[in-house]
Amino acid sequence: MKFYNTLTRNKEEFVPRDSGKVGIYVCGPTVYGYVHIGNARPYVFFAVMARYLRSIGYEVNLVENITDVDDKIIERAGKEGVPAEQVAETYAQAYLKDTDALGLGRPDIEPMATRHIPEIIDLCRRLVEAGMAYETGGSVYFRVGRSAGYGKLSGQKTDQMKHCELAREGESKESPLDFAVWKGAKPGEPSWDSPWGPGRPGWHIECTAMSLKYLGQSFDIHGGGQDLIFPHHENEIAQAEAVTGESFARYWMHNGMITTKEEKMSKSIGNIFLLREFLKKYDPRVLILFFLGSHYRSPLEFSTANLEEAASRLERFKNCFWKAGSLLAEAELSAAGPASQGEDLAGAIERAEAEFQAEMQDDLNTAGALAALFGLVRQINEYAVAAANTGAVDAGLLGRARDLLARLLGILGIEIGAGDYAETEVEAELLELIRQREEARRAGDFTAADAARDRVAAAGYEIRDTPQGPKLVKKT
RNA sequence: GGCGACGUGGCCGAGUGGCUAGGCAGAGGUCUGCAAAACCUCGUACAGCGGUUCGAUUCCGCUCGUCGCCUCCA
Repeated sequence: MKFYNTLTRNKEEFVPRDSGKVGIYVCGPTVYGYVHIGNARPYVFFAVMARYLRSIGYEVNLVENITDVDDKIIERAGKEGVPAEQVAETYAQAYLKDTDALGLGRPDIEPMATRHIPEIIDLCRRLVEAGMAYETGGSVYFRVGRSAGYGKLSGQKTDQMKHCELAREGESKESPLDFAVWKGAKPGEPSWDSPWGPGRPGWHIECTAMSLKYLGQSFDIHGGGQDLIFPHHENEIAQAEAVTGESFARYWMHNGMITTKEEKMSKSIGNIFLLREFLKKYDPRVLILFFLGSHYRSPLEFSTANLEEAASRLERFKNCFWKAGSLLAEAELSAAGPASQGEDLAGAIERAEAEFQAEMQDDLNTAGALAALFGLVRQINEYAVAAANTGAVDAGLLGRARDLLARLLGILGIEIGAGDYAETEVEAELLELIRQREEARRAGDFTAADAARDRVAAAGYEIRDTPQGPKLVKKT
């Protein structure tokens, strides 16, 4: 299995530190606002990655932090006139609620910065003791100049950086490149006692402290959005390697940005689209399919057209399950299916599994994996046509095909179930309408038949006439 | 100024030194009272210019264009 490693800028064979186990740390959101689509991408991608790794037998420990103390949170609190802690609490809860709705489960550990202050202070202290950081004015700064290999992740050279020329006000750093690991508290800000007086963690230190705590040194995979490569991840590496002397994370994986009108979606630009708003209009699986339809490292344009396409893809999967399900429900188990189509379907089952695996093993190429699944969908549909024509179904074979599709889609986080077509337990009123429509059709009164169909449609169901009679499908 | 990514048919989007991506939309057909779903058929795409090669969309160089990072950002 190969992953693209930002550190080496190459696809590399993945070898876990501990055989059979994978430790992943992902930088989650800073909770000063509702989760937007851009935030959702790494959440979804790494959740799918963990699912896939588990499906092939790895024991996965997925750690995804929530940053609950930060300049932006304090800023927001000031604007709203509420304590910073309350802002963090409110949006952390909202983050959990909104992402829960995607149905991908939770990461194994979701550590919060404010619950790890002792670890953070300890890390700062070790940096100071090692001469890699220094206190000034109640804050502690990392000495970038002493960090060997600084810039190895981002390719940045310190002497070429723009902000070399920028001096921030109110800081007394030795070098403009130095960054805070501990920020001295200003009045009204959340703070904790430390050897350097009251203060709070710098932006990068929490991730170093928490990843080392939960995953140990030289853990497997560190991920996040591409916009975190510099300075966040670069600084995490500098801090960790300054105290451990060992490599921090061995594989760095970064997802591409979500754009709108070809511009990055970000809170500072203000062109964000909230996950909760999305979920009011779309099935959560539409978002997953939207993300998975392109490679995780590519930028992805958030547009109505692209979402509609993802929605159509979901419909195609659902229709396939519906067709296979109806056929299986009526099939006589002993019946033999159409021979030549059966061979095709048997072949398609093997091919889909093999292609799916090959694509996922190649840097988690979910777009290719989906293509493999659509290949199986087509074969199932073809088989359904042949079965309808001949009246014979090999239920075992068709069942295997459907179950494989369900299993592989499930790995990708797409579950399709009875709730999607609800053929049973339909309200009596609807059944009566269908009966009336059938009666009207037999009588040749198509105006009345269509009127009945319209009423069924108004109730949220679509009628599909099949050789076995009319069927109901839930509309989305 | 520095670092990096990318430019594929109407659209989205994989991928490859010579062999079908896939999806969406569209056209025609099958089925249907009409639909819906599904199936069948249909599109000689790889920014431009050079180079390497028997052969390049795929490798190399240049040009043009787009985007991201270098400041908070997933």
